[in-house]
Amino acid sequence: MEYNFREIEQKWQKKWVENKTYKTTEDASKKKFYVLNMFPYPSGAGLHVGHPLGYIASDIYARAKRLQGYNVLNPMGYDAYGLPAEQYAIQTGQHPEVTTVANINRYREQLDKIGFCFDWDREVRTCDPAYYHWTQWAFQKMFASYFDNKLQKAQPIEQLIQHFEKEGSKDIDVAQTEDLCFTAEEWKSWDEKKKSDVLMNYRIAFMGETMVNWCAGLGTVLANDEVVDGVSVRGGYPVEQKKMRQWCLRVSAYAQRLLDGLDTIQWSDSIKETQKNWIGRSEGTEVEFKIADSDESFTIFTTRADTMFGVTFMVLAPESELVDKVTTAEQKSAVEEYVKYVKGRTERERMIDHKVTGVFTGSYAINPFTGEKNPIWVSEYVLAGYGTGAIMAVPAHDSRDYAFAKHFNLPIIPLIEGADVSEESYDAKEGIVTNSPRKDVTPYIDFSLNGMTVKEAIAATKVYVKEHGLGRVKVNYRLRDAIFSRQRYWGEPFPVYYKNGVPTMIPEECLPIELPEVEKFLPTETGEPPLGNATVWAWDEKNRKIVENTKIDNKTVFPIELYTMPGFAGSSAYYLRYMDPHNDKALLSKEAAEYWQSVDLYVGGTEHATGHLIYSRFWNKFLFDLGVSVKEEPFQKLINQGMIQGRSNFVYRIKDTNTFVSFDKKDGYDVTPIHVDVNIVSADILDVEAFKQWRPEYNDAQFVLNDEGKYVCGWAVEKMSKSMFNVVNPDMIVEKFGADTLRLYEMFLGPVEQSKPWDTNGIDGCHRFLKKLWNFFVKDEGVQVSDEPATKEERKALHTLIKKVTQDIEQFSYNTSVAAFMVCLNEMTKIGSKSREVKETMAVLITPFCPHLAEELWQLLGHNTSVCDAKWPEFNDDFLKEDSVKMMVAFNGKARFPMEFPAGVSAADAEKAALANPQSEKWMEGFQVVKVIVVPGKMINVVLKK
RNA sequence: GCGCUUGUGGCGAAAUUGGUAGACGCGCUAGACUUAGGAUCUAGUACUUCACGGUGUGCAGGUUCGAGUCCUGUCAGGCGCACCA
Repeated sequence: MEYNFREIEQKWQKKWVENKTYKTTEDASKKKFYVLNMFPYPSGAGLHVGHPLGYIASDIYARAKRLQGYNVLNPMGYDAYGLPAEQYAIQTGQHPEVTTVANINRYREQLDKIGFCFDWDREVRTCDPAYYHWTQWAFQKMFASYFDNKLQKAQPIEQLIQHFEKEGSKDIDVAQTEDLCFTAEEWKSWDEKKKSDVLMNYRIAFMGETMVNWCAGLGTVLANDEVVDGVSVRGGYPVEQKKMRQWCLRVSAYAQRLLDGLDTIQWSDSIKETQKNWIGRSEGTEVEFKIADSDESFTIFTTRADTMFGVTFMVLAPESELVDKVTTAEQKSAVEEYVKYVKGRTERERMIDHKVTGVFTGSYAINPFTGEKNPIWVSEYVLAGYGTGAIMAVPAHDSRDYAFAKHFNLPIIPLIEGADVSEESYDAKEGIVTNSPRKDVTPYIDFSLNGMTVKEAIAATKVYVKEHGLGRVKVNYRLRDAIFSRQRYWGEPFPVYYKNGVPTMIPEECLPIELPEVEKFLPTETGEPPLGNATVWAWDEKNRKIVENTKIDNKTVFPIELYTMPGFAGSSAYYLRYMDPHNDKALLSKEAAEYWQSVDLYVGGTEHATGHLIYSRFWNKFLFDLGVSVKEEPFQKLINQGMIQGRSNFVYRIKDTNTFVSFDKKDGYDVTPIHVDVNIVSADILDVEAFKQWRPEYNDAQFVLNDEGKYVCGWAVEKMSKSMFNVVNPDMIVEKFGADTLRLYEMFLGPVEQSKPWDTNGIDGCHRFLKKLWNFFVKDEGVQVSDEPATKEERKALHTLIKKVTQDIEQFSYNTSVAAFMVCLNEMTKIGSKSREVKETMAVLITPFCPHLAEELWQLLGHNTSVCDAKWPEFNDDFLKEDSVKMMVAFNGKARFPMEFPAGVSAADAEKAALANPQSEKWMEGFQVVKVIVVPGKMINVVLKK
């Protein structure tokens, strides 16, 4: 019997569906294990061979855990909302839902061919109302919450309202957009609109007037992680800063918890570091500076409180509200002109060239330590969005201040012993402080930092600032609130209507609010978002339902929000929904949450490090505060699979001809390299006839072949993409070699976490291995098996394999597992093993990797249950013990020859025997033995001296 | 500039965590069986040397009886952050 993988794979895929082999239920008698892949966005291009890499790795893990007796949850779904479907809709008029569903079906078809153990009964789609019901619900909960800084926890907004009614904004320590001050009387005197505006300052989901990344090309705002180098990640359109009213999530409130949580989870250092950078915690001091000849003052933030005595000027961000207050009449026009200039510069321009620009405001600030008057400048190098938007400049110890001081000829005062600041600033936070204070400026101050290290000086200054009421210790974060609305159609609608300008939540019982139909997916003629095209999009408050826009009277029928939610809304809590996907009463039941807890193993790419993986951690922490999620961190262990790059092939056309020259003959010709479809190239040899058929313009192509009469192509590693013609489709590989070979080969390619180019050429080795494995089990007449127990030799090979594979699966080191299988099979074939013990064990061990083949073999061995329900073999160390032990005899660390000893030989005996060995004499000639080191089972090292 | 990470044959990569470097696969070489081979099997394959041997894990040092592995410095590639005070 031949290894007929097509038949075997089809047969078992069908059986798995019929028998619901992978259906998962909450089973309290078993320990749970939750494996999850980042769900895909179903793009129109379908899956390429790189996509399943992570799915295969996690599938292997999931299957192994199941064999080890765990109740494994391994679900799959689709991140179905997204820009490409909408862009496509705009171009073609095709409803995004239609294309999305078509893409999903194609994905499913491709996934099914690879033999995953997904429980498809639990599939979720973010665009399904039954799913986004709970996205809308979570948003409403965030709207109804504020963040208590003391408790570090979300609280119902009613509590805060009660506080306002009693004491106004006094004594609150909460996450807020700005520091508002009002009394209880003031609060009570305000109308609904004003109260609503004030509460927005505190809500976790709030509407705020903020600087947003406006992308005119896409007609929408974007989150920070959707913008790279001043252009949009999707489409690469320029992005500008614009002030707009938008829905936001107060992610920044959770900054400290997001940071602390990183210590409790098993993620790679690099991704933790990326998140730490993104959160950007910096501990510093806020110091208040009074403005000379004025009652006004302003606060600056600094991490270098030790440099208070070296301040020679102050700088405000051009966008700062202080600029107007501070500017004197004489400087007014100059400042205005400068602010105008800065506004005209795009984010991208500011990012690329760090020009030294700025203007003097005419005012001075008084250094609270020295009483010195320092000029206040305005410059674009100070950012409005970080700290207080104002800084104290210490040119001697900050390179940016230094550049500014040099440019505008401002004084530079060094504060660290031995620091030479004639050419550049001394930024390092080390050294001994001097000039603090300078006796010529402040002869009487009772405070000195001189002689301290920088670190001591920072600490001392903090104490001084606090005691003298000059400021306070402050922690700043770079992490900004997430802008949560998009001016797009294809996204979750907000369950919000506007009651006389006040954003009001549609009652929870009326959710979900379904995405309305529109004629056109573009913004309306009046510039409103696409939902403005919907004709049935108004909220009837009395009848609690959506009605036609024409009925809007702003008494009982009100307009509904036209914005939709961004892509990350639906992906931020989907892992919870898998635990209880059909629940229509809640996001998930208490029981499901208690049973499944959180994702034990999460597999996905690093590209989500600052997007999805921050948002979902935030979202989960919020739900944890509500008591919905039972674990503070959603993903306990994270594995980042590498990217599979494409290996492109090139043909070389001689310029101005239709003649193509082989790679090894191309020197001497003036050629243009042209990408050629890798699917008509095999081992870099072009299929010339297929090439002629590939495109009409190549029908009559001529070729300069090499000496062997072949056309050799050039190659390069590039991103796998359609335009490079280097996309390798998994379906084709499955068709040619089978899913089990594909699975095995993807793992064999190298460590899961490493990026590597796809190379179909190596796949033969894995395919051969499976054929050999098949032949080992099945000879012409049928399965060869004897019920005699395995021999000592067989057990040794077998248990070496069990040990290796069991370890490797925990460590995601699948490439070495495959190698171990190959070695073991060779051994067994050599022995000619027929033992049932050997064959059954090997069938179970290969199950996670090649489930179809394993099922078939299991059946051939006479079982009528699925191999998925078999038991993972127990490793027994006794079988690995040897009668004799081999040790290398080394001289001065250099190994020379092996020696065999009886097992358990003593170090002294081994040493004696080694020295007495005739072979040793040659190496010891002319030397003296200094000492002998015996490493049991490994090495006997003889240290020699002349 | 700061942070993380990776450097091992012609290629993808291993190395029990400090103990025979290059497992396993691809490729290549030779042979066998074949009408044929892009099928299968067998043997070989880091470099160098006729050989004994010598040299080899980006580079330069160090610790150690012994270093791919640990330490210091340095170079190169990849990723992240970046006028963050």
